[in-house]
Amino acid sequence: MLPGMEPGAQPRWLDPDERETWLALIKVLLRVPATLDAQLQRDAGISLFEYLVMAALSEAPERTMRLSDLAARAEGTLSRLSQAVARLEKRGWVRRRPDPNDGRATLGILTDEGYRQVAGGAPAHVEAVRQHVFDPLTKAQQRHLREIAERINATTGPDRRKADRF
Amino acid sequence: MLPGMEPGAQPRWLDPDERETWLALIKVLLRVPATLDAQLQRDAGISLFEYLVMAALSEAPERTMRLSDLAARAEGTLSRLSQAVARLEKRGWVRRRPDPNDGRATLGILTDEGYRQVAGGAPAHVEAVRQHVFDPLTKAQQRHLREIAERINATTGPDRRKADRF
DNA sequence: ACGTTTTACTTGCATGTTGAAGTTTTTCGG
DNA sequence: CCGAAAAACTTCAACATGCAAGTAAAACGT
Repeated sequence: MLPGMEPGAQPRWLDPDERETWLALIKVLLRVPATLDAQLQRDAGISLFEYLVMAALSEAPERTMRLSDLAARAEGTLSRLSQAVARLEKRGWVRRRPDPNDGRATLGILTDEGYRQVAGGAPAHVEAVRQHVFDPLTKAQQRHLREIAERINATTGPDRRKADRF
Repeated sequence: MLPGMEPGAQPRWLDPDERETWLALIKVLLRVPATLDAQLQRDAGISLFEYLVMAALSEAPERTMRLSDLAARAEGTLSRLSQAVARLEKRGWVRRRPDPNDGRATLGILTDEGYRQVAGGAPAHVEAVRQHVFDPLTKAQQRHLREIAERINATTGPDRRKADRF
């Protein structure tokens, strides 16, 4: 029972228009990340999540970031991040170092080899993003998309995440 | 290195506008499914994927579908679906039956109890969809969103799974 | 100053997912 | 028709993830 049918109930069902929108959106929501994941896995041997982590580091001052900031940036739990960093560390692309300013914190640092890895993989990734997201849209649609996404992000803010959250 | 910097390369980098759009979009792509997943897990004890499977069945004639069609509808691999159906079968919400018309195929059938489960969970799910997607948008934006999503789906079509390198 | 909370991770376990076989049934080319 | 290829699953082993605990260091309240 996808939202949008079944009368006789009090909840605000989706009307036919909203329903169509929702069906189209959920496809995007599930397909685009899967597509990018597949592309990265194939061309660079890493997951989208791992790419986001390294990409964030590559843009940070000193290519360094606190793990909790990294987790937020990559939209994942700290637990997930911790294990992702462990994997990247084994591959020699990231290393850990205790934060001198806060004994609780750990810093993740992108190594030179890690930087090369991201830099090497980025072009193909960008191309995939273009191909699957930007190219099919008009300039006006790209503008709309940005506004829509920002609006949604404003409400879907950092609420969820049961554990790792306190 | 998120798309949008580093000159001196031949690939078409994202310009600052595109970059902002992409950053906003990827947040949506990662957060919205996670949010809905959490909501369903919490309120109904099932994953988004399982919900999509049961929802698809609930709308099908005889509440019955071939597993491969189900997999396509829920945007997952057959392997994933097979195991999801196994779980739902254990809970008594779905049962399997060989397709009389094709000895290779298996049909998935939503039981009465399964139907009650979906019907019971749907209102809260719809409410979550509204809250996180539709409510923050104007009517015009909802219209745009639909067009955008349809456009993207048209290209990101079923190429998925497996390389297309040569 | 000191006990309590909060923050920042790490780790172990149960579970879910992927990818590569393996099985059975259909379909297709000749 | 017949043998080869494809389609529709199922299963198994690696691997990734979420959740619940556990540890350690700062912050906080009195």
